[in-house]
Amino acid sequence: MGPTVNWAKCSVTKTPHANATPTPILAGREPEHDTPDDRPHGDQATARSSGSQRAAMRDRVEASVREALLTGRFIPGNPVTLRGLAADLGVSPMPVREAVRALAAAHALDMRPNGRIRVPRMTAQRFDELLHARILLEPHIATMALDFLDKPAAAELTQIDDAIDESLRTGDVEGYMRLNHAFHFRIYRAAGSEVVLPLVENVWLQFAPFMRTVYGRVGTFVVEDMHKEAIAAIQRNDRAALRHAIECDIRDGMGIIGHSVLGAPDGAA
Amino acid sequence: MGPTVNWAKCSVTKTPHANATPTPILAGREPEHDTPDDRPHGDQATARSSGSQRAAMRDRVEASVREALLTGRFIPGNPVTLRGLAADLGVSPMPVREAVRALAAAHALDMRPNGRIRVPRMTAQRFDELLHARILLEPHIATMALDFLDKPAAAELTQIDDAIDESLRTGDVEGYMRLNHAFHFRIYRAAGSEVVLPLVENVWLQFAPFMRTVYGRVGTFVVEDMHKEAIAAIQRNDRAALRHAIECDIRDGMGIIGHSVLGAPDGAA
DNA sequence: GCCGGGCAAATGTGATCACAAATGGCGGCA
DNA sequence: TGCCGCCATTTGTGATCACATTTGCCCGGC
Repeated sequence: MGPTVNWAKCSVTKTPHANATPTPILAGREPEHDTPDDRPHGDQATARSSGSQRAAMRDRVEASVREALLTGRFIPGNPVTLRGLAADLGVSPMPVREAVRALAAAHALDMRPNGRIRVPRMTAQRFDELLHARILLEPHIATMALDFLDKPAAAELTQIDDAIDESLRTGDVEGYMRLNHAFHFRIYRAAGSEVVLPLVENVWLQFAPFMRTVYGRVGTFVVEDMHKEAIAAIQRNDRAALRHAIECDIRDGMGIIGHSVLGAPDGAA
Repeated sequence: MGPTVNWAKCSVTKTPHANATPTPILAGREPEHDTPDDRPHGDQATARSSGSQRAAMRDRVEASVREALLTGRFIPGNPVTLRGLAADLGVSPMPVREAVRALAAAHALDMRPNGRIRVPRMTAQRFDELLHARILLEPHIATMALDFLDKPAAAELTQIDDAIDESLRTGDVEGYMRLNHAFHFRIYRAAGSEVVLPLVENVWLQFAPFMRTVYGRVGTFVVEDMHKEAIAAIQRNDRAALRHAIECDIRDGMGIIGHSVLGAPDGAA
């Protein structure tokens, strides 16, 4: 697929290079469109390409940034600029401003007192809290979802988990992050929750960039998840087992790795 | 104090009337400023009155809307318009747009598919979920906070609770809502949490408008809180008692009233 | 009297401009 | 050679404009 944006260092300079990052941010878009002058004043018709409904562009921008955060394409501590993001996405800074504002409200981005925006850094205390919040929320919503998870759902989860194993074998960190998110939220979404699910999403948006840096440092081969136990619990319709599997998955996946890194003298990363 | 804005029905029409709502939204502001033409093009210096730092106006707007939501000055189902809010607050629609966007990201406001914005309606399912989320999060953060709550804090809480009793006696619903929020968050804020506290804030932003309508319908004299038990638990440094008091306060305060109203045939309000 | 079409007003959205603050680099001075 | 102050650039923010869509209302026809 075509060249695209390196989100890890993106938006700090308007680098015109097309580097090795393989994943397009905005589906079906031509990223290296170096003629922004073809949008003279009010020509948002070019941007509203797929003829969808209202507010498509802003939501596309927000979805792109959310996915970039969840897959770890934003590095904690890196600056994020409205104009840079807008240039990368081929839109004016306006929809980016709103999307960033929405993410910042969820503490997924950090609007610093000097006005600049950056990907939040992780601290030991914040990591502890995120861990506790996950343990509080996710076993709860998983048990809520159990009633709606049937055999086809379990098959879907098995399929995702196989892909996770594959991405772990090949060392595809970004793919692992996306698939791990897909696995958990395939379960959680089944709960049909309008309240708890967004809370869980917020927590994920906050810890995902940090987890990516952890995986980049220690590698993905250390990942030991409880996905197969969770699938088995779903197949047996075993509430306690599912709750236990989710909680252990969170503890094993985040707890040891996170603390080992945050305990290092280089501290917040 | 001066005339101000009726947030309950605000922004649906640019009503120039100064009605009976007693609370100013933006402290130290002249609400009925009918000459917006004194801000010709880029004169944001007049708005940046108190000479504070960057992004003051947008944060003031968001804080105003948040407080209005928490005290129930927004009625569920009512429309909210950018231009209306902007006119009420004396600013251009731009900072309102961002503030509303941030609140909408937290599901505190509802951006409907047709583009319009309104205060979210309550449903039985959503109420159940909000109740569960509160019971999940608030006892947790309260016990986290217990270590930081000393005798002066307990005295502060007693003072707030006395004011709550007073507002219940006089039937001041808005004052009760504000004081009840102050009571709970005086406890929760002590936990020093950067993650769970915003989650709790989000949940409160979602259920507060509905609770206001409940109180407006059934009156505040039915309120039976567990504040005194919570204060006693803090004074005895009794974790289990504090956790139990908070959970019962949530259940008693929301559960019965909410379900009785939502169970009524008029349904979602 | 009721319903439907059509027009005016309202509303959110994206783009662009102007501006203040902050950043970063460059040169001069000790 | 090292440090400090100044200036160009960057960056977020608010305002305003243009526009698509939707809403609401009025009027004419049945």
